[in-house]
Amino acid sequence: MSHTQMMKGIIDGCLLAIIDGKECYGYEMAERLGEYGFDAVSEGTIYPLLMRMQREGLVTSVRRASTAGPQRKYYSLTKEGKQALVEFSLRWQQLEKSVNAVLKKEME
Amino acid sequence: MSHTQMMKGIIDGCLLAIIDGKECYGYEMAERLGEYGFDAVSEGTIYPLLMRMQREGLVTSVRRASTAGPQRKYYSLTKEGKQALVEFSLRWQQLEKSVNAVLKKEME
DNA sequence: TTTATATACCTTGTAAAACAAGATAGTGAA
DNA sequence: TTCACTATCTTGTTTTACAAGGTATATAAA
Repeated sequence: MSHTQMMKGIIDGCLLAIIDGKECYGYEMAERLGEYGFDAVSEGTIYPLLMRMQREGLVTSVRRASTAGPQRKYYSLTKEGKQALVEFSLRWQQLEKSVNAVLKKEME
Repeated sequence: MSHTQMMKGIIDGCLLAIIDGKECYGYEMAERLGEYGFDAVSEGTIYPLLMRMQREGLVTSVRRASTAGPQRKYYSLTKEGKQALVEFSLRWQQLEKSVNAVLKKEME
């Protein structure tokens, strides 16, 4: 029952949500997740995930120069990505409901 | 982004909660999870999980006869199991808060 | 110049978990 | 005897998060 197991299938949906708000690059997404209260999410998690989602057609990317370091790879949602975000949100709400029902009913 | 990935690290905590309420056997736990709104959880998931938790000292088990089939293996929480349940509950609340923050902030 | 720091991306290998699919067995009813 | 329900367990597969490392750019201090 480690912390990282509970993140599986969650991080990708959260990244979609972050990208949906405004185009974003990987390094920044890691920081944003931290601000939202997640434990530091490794770049070894984020980059492969973004590449997978691009392969699946959920996001597109553009490289742009930065004033403070190497080029950034900005991601945006495709129509399929937006749809995937909606589905993630629904699945999350369902999970939330079920887990809270178990915890509430069974813990006293 | 499959459904099953999102269950990782969640099911074990829910089983602890179910066992905490009242001693219970694997086959019944699968049904109970269904009642709480989870998609059918495979027995190939539950039994190895219970064995692992017993190996880790979170639960103990007793075999008892059933009037309607083969013997049942009833599980109860140990002190460590109760502690693990509390920790799971806290981790879940933290995750819930973070994910909802991302979805709320980023989805319009 | 050299060094350090922050930025930014990517790769490899590992561990953990859920599940499909099947095996095994007891019970009771048609 | 055949079927359905109950009940446990095993094997092999797939997916995922991460640790640990590598590469490279920009800025500023030493």
